[in-house]
Amino acid sequence: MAPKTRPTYSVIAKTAGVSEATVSRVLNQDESVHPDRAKRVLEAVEKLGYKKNRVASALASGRTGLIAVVIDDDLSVFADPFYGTVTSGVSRVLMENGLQTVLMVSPVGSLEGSVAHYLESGEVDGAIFFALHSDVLVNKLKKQGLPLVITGTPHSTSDVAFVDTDNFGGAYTATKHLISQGCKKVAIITGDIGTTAAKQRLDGYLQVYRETGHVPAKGLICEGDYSFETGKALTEKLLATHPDVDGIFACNDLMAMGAITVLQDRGISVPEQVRVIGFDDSMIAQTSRPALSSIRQDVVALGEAAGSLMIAQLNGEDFEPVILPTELVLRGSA
Amino acid sequence: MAPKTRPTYSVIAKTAGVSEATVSRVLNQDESVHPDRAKRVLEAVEKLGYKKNRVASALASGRTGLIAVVIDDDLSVFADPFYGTVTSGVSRVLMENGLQTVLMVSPVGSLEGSVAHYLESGEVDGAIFFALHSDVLVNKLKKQGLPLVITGTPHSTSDVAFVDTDNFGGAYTATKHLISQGCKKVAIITGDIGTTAAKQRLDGYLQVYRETGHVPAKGLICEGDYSFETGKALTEKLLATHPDVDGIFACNDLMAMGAITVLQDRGISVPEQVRVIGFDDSMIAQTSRPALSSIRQDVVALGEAAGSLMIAQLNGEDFEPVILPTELVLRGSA
DNA sequence: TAAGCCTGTGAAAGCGGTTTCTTAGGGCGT
DNA sequence: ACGCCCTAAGAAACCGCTTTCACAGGCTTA
Repeated sequence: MAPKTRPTYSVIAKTAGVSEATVSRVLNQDESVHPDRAKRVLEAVEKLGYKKNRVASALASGRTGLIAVVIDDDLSVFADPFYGTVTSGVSRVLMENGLQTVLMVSPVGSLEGSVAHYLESGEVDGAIFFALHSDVLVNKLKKQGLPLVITGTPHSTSDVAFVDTDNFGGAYTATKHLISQGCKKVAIITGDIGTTAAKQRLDGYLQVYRETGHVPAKGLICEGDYSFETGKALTEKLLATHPDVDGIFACNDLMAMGAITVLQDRGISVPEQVRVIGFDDSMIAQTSRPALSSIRQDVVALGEAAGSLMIAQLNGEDFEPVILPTELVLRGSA
Repeated sequence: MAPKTRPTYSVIAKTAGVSEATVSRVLNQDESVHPDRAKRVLEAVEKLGYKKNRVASALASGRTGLIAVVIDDDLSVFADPFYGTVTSGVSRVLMENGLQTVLMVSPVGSLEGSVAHYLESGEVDGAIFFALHSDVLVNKLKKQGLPLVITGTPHSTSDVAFVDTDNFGGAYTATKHLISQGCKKVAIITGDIGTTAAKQRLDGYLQVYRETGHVPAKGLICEGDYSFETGKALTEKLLATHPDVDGIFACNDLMAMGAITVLQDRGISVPEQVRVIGFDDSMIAQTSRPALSSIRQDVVALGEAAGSLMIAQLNGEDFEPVILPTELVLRGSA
């Protein structure tokens, strides 16, 4: 239990017979130290089982080696594997660069929340945002010079680095596919319309209609929130107003499953009578029956891209927004 | 971009007309400061938009306010909502106590990996482990006096705090239920048998057999790894050796779904011919058709319990291992 | 051979808080 | 009134590492 006091530079320096400055140089791969001295230091480090105190190091250097991953939502969203997966991608890239990931899941809301305080307290070298509902905090932090990456497209145009999935394209492809399969009346169940991703998916859907010269009938556009229950509820409402609907594009797999559940409960067969396409190509899409056709986004790649963008910024390199392609994965439901 | 230099104690002290020591006292709720002076300090803080530098604070006080959540596996496990959910529970409790969560997902393996280095570098006040495959690092850290919590039962008996789900009881209940429904030949598809949780679930299953005086036929115990694909593969193998199996207890929902998929593909109806029960009661259990009966574990509560145990340790309070109950949720599959 | 340059190294000044040690008063007892 | 104890608040040491600055000594150049 005794919090054994760990050795410090002072001890290393003494055992190696050099100054603390030299110890620091060796431990930070400063090439200018004579190999012999460096060797002595390394031996002392080895012998004493020395581990650098990162906190002290951070204070002196101004670099903490921590990057915050901020998910602007309450913790329940973590039930959706999306965030876990994307975070894992981020984490991998950061680790390769000697950085650690600090996870924060909390509604960002105001400029005064605990997230805001934390990010401004100098404890992180940068922050990566997900599911951002507002840009105010981001803009403030940006002004303070904190390296930032946004996953998803920012609401306002600014010069913040961001990476996103091609939401528009994915939605376009899904909708187009439904129509090419003969669907005459395609509905959309959107995600949380407060996010840019949901808006872009809706745009992709509308674009298809636009090209056909039609306008989707009122009621075909159902505003959802990415949850299973909402998927069910909206589908029931949809069937009430448009019993002749023959295609549904749900903006995530969970809602798509909600739709399928309701359809099957009513004896409406999928895909014979109504075709359904989801978004995410999650595990659920693969395990469901019929297996769900879905727009795949490479979630790990998304996280990795976000991580890389952060690294680039920290190195002062140039960077461009990254938009990752999507792919339609056809299974039984459409 | 200009990394605007933030105010320090020195500035606050000057504007408030007090010493830095007093500033520190006020900002750390030391009661012994005269209300008038305290007010002056607070006003200065407010006026200057001061945010405490946590790194400096950590160095001086020896407390970083960070708790590591270590998941001993590669990042792919994050596709399983379990970890995200449990982490969110941990995070909530910690935040309420002014602590932040540092997430590390990496095979812990040796004592020399980056996780080990990080935990020994003094950057965290404590660590919470998940899916631990080995106890060596834990024991080492324990010796160094780092507060630790293990989620899941430790392999070796030691005095490390842990919280766990009643795996044994859950498995027992599931198996018992299958038999009470008339199943004569119940198979189990286990999880990664390297974890104690998987072993305990297997034990619960075996206990039911033991009580009936029988021994499960060879081949009824299928060693899995929690993945959908493995669930499918093992079920096929199972059907080959035991075509008359009439009950399957899968140690997670994903594998249960794999089993159901294979069964249905062969025209074997669930639950009429084979009853299936999963474990976790995840989203998949609710969305599948037939909906999957499953053993629910309160994952968020698990995380919260782990967080609370950590807090208790940090406060030097006593603590007991926590075992959370499970519940059988009956749906269509059994 | 003297002046000018590197180069490797040590001394020391931070980084921005926390905490111990000290001291100046104020209240109280006799 | 005098001495003692207690309290509020400042001075300064310190946490452990980084980084600037200065310096000695060896080399080059004229």
